[in-house]
Amino acid sequence: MNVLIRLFEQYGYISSQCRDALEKNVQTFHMKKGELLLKKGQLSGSLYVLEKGFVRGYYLVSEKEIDVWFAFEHTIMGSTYQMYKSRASLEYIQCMEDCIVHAISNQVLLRLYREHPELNLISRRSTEDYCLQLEQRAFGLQTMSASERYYNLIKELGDDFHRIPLGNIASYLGISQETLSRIRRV
Amino acid sequence: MNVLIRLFEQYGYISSQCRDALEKNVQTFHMKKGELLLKKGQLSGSLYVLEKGFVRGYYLVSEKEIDVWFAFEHTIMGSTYQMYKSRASLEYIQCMEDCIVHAISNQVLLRLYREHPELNLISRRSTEDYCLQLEQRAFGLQTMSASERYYNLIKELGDDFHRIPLGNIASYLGISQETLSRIRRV
DNA sequence: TTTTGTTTTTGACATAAATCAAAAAAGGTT
DNA sequence: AACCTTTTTTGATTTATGTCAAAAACAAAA
Repeated sequence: MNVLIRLFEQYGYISSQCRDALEKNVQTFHMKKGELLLKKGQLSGSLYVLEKGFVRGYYLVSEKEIDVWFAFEHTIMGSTYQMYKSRASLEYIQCMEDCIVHAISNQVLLRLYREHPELNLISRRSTEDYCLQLEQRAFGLQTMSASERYYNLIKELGDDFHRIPLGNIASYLGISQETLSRIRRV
Repeated sequence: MNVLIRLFEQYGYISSQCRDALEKNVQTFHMKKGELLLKKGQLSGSLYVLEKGFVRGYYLVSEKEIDVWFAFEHTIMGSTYQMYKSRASLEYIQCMEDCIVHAISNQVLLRLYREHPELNLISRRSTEDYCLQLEQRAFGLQTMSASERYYNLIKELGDDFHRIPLGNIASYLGISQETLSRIRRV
């Protein structure tokens, strides 16, 4: 069965009609490392589920890339602003390894919310989880030193941590690459 | 009509049965400045809507209070972890002015989600909005200097900004009160 | 008005982290 | 192996911010 549906089901019951509708509308992509899943300014986007590989979400601010999240296999992800507001995306999503991605276009998803109200419950819960993650991230940035944030991220990500290039970790932690290198030296 | 229901309706249609159910279960509290709406460790909580006054959410970490959000009148708020996970609250919520608060207990709300599925849509959207706010907050903490964050907050809150004591602003921005004072001197 | 307690500011100094420039190390490619 | 590119580290220096102690300003209460 599709990874996307399996992940959705962790959040709540899905009727067989709803599952059919989802299955019919899921598209699967094979992407190469480095390719972009979504660009800033793009109007149409999707909700994605990663089956293989890992991706990052980042902003481009005056020539500089700012990494704001990473997602590994078996994760639901997307460009929140684009999805929630049906507006041009503010962020880029890039494959950091060769990836297999399942996607449901936003337009379709909005229709499915209407046709299958149970999806609202699933989406509510998954959004709630994301909120809790974001609160933790903000709290870390608000209260922890650079090295505390570094060790905290290691603990949070476990083995996946080592798949992320150091430059991207520094960006995500909001510190310079040099500082990160010095933290690691100890 | 109840402020809570009016705010909910901004996010989606509410049937009259659902409205009745909400109205029957809303409790209204009058609280004095300084009183706690919710304490860390408290198992039962509510989703709150502020009609008057303003409150803060904060954590207590090794004797120190860390402010993580402020809410002003006509805002939906609560202790996310407590609400989303039905667990003991991790945070405190305190009235910073005399307040009028409308509340729906969490237990009841979970029942209402089942009995009135349309509430899931409303809650999904309101949670989505909160996510976008959180992302902005995290981004600010990740990329901006202390003074940039300060001026950013002023812009974000407008007049309400001046209702917040400086100590709480410093805490929320993740800087020392002395640094805040020096930023303001200029 | 005086007293008391709290909030805010100031000054001196210590520490954390950024920046700039360059070297070293690691990975691919021919 | 030799070459090129990218990533990571190192050293020197600057800048931003924290800490500690005290003074000043403000607000509430007697």
